[in-house]
Amino acid sequence: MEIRFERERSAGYMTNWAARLFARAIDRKLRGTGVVIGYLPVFFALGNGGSLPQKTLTERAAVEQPTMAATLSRMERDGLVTRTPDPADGRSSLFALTPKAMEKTDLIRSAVAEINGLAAAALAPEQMPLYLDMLKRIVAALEPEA
Amino acid sequence: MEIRFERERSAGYMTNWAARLFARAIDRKLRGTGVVIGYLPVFFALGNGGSLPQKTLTERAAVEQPTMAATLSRMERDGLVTRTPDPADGRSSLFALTPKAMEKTDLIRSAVAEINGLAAAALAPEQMPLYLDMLKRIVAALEPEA
DNA sequence: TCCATTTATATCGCATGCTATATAAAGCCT
DNA sequence: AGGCTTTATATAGCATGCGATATAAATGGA
Repeated sequence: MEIRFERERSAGYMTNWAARLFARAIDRKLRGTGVVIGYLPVFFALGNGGSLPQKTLTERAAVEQPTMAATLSRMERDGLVTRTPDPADGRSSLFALTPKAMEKTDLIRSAVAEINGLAAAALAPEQMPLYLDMLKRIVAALEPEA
Repeated sequence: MEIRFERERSAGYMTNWAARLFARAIDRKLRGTGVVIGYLPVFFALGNGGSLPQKTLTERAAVEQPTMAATLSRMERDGLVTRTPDPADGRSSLFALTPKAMEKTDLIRSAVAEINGLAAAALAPEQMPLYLDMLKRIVAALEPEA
């Protein structure tokens, strides 16, 4: 039960550790821009200028519904998204990035590229696709439906 | 900026996704036992029956100091650890698992083994060491000191 | 010895994520 | 049409994690 033994051999522990470091690195990179890591999936989903219901954003981000609801509330508070009633469905709201948010997309893109680049450089050349494939398999195996 | 494009190619995104699924799977497995995922590093560090200062637990868990302080407070509240003043250093507290906590170590061990096993089964045979090695490299590359 | 610095914890404020549950609109079936 | 079920969102409550800052004890040097 020694941690020195355990942690470097536990896929769950190491994955969590790496994930926190990714998040911290991105957050540091974006500090002062008004963008935080939880906003990124929304930026990626709406960055083409389109408009999507909360439901779709939830699926794209692969988070639970209340998580996305809270994220969108913060983004709305920060003036980054607008919420419009869906004319075709009274239950649903459509979200779009504001011009203020659109101005930040380049910044985000380069921050993400830089940090992912750091990770890629830590692997052997050409190993990143393998890493991503392994993650995809693990995600599929651990998804609640599975 | 399409997410369908982006997310499966972003190491940060996929790592975060897998990490959340690991955490959820463990939490489900341990539901009703009074043990939650944040407690695991403490269980692993103290599961041999020893006693360690908060500082050491923080390092073993690889979290920031306030995070470990909060985790230990919750564990203390739940009757899982005891806090003893360090006789050798008035600033420091020593933590140990309670008997109640010691009874849960087998449960935890098997939950962790099962979920890590699910992940291992999703990879090609013998690929888990490679996965762990990649994570180790990424962690080293993204650690703030680096 | 005394003071400045370092170190170990504590605390505040906040973001991110989850589960459980409530509410309101839409759909469907009789 | 009316009522039951499903679906989209909201809200409450909590855990986990971070950065910034405060406090108290230990340490090291003049």
